Amino acid sequence: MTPSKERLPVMADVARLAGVSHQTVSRVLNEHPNVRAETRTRVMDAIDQLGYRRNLVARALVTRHSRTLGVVSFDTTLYGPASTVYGIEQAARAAGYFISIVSLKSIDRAGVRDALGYLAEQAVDGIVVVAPQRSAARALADLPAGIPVVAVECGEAGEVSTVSVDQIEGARLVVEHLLGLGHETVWHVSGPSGWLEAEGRIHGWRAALSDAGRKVPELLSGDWSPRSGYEAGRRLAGMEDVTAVFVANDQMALGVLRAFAEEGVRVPGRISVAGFDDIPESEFFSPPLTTVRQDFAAVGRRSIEVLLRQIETREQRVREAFVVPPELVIRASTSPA
Amino acid sequence: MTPSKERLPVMADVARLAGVSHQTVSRVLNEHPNVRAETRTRVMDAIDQLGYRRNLVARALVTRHSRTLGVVSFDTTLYGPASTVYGIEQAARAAGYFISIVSLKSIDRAGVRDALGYLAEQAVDGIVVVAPQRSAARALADLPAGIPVVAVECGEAGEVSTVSVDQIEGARLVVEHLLGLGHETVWHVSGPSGWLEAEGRIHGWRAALSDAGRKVPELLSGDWSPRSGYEAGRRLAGMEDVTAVFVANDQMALGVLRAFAEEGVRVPGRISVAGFDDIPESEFFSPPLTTVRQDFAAVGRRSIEVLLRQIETREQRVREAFVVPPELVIRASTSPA
DNA sequence: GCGCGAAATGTGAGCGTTAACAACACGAGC
DNA sequence: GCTCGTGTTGTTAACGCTCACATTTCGCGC
Repeated sequence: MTPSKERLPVMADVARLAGVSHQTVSRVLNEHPNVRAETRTRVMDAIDQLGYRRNLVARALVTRHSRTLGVVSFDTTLYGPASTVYGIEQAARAAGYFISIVSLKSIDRAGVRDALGYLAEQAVDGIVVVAPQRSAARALADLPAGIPVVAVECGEAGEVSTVSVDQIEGARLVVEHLLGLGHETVWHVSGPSGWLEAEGRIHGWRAALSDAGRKVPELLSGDWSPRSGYEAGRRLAGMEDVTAVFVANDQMALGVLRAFAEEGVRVPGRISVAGFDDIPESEFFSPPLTTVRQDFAAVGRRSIEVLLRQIETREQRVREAFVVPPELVIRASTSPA
Repeated sequence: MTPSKERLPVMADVARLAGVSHQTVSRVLNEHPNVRAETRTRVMDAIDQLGYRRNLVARALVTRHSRTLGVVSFDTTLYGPASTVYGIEQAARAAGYFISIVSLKSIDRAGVRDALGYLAEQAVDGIVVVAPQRSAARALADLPAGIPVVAVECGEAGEVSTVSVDQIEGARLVVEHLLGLGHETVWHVSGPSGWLEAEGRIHGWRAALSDAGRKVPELLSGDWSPRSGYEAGRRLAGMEDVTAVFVANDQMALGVLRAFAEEGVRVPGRISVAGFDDIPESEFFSPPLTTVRQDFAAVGRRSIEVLLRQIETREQRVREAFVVPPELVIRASTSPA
């Protein structure tokens, strides 16, 4: 269409072709009401003819809004972060915002600070930090000035608004389900220390057991990976009195199931197993896994909602704390004691 | 540090405080060699003192480079796309570029065109399209002018450079492995039609069987989901002469395994099963899954490499086609006939 | 026909940065 | 002393857009 050698057409080119001023072109593009219908179509025709696209960079410079939000995340290969980021992206785009992503390999204070710094230079209108680690939460201490921030899955993150799934409640649901089935107590394979989600689930597990007056067994812990679940499973298989295990995520639960299968431990016959996350695979594990579903789309929507409110009202650093409720999904891996 | 009420400091503020011109500040920031050491430190001090951050929007306007790359992707919740995007993001950041993501719910021509349009307005320096569907590949016909594009997993995508994993070769590896174990032929549960990866794998499967002079059994097909694999598995379990199945991805393979378990079909005793993708879970399926590993990080690196070369040489629309080799991972789900 | 308010359009400035060029200081070489 | 080149710094003009305001056009009542 346009000869690709020359520079791209700008508003002035459109204006010239349509026989109007650049300002009128701007008005057409921004759907300003006071433009004659005939003028509008003339401008639109010129735009089509030239293949003109407006330059949002120039616009951002003058309006001081880039309509871009920054997202800082950690390993978006994992199901949880990936789903959360996806939810955020969908919600942002629905609201007319772009997403600029920085995903960190490891979450240390310096990494988060740098990421926030980059995004600040990019002049994003706001930032969502998805960083479920304690170290990241701490890194939110030194925020770039003047940019609204919302933290997702960040627990008690200092001075910023937060949105998160109620981990404690999720864990409690699982434990109560298992106790309700008549199990004496429930063992737990937790996530790695330093992760707020891991800690929340441990906390909920402990609380639910204590509330029911049951003894709290020794804690096993993994690193979210199936392998670490497998290792925990080997240990649990060797123990006499284990009848129910709550595993902190579905991937580790898979490892536990694998270990039990190898050791000839029937699930749920001898040991009931429950997970957390409800990844798409869980329903087809052997046996299908009882687990806790987190509504990542809702988390994404809420974060954007909170962030946009902060941006639009220009009230920075309002501390809101949204909690999204989890949901227990009961399948075949849990049964009466 | 900075009073958050007033507007953020700009270069001129730094210049005034340091007693130099704004241009000198710019030179310091851009590491221009001809600046006296003492001047440099004075400027740096002023920058620290004011908490100044440069505004990349203004810079992009004048340099006409935003150092931002656009990524168009489809459902980044799936392991494949998520890993690819992650690889792209890492590679881009290592090269000093930002990533602006648009992830589409469904890939139709209009969706892709709009996404490309948005990114063009954003003035990204280049675009990576991760869109393994035929419809998306076709949508690449109407590209915005003047922006280098590279297509990932897009098969024969018209006029743009492509980077992809060799699906045909991957399928061939699996089939040859199974034939090598003495199986008479290999059944296939494919991905949904319209997906280039699905088609590549079907093609490789057919070719490998034909080359070996074996009969090509009826094709079963699914939609990548564990459930569709489960349904295919039910059908396969009822057939007499099936001894080996190549499933087009690991998630569906999980469904197949589940169906076989329910039907009492021993794996690999009666039927050998192989997948594709090597998701982190596969190693812990029951039994651990033989599958094909795709090096997504390499795909990401290569795409960025190709794209940056196009950007830097300003040669648009050079057709390079990079193919990343897949790797067979043999586990316990396949055994001699 | 005239005046007036509202609608439609145009004009100029400025957003914060870099590029291009001008200007200046300084020491070497004649 | 003067020229010249080199290194360092300053000045001015873009980049492509929107904002605030100025100006023109139009419809309508008297």
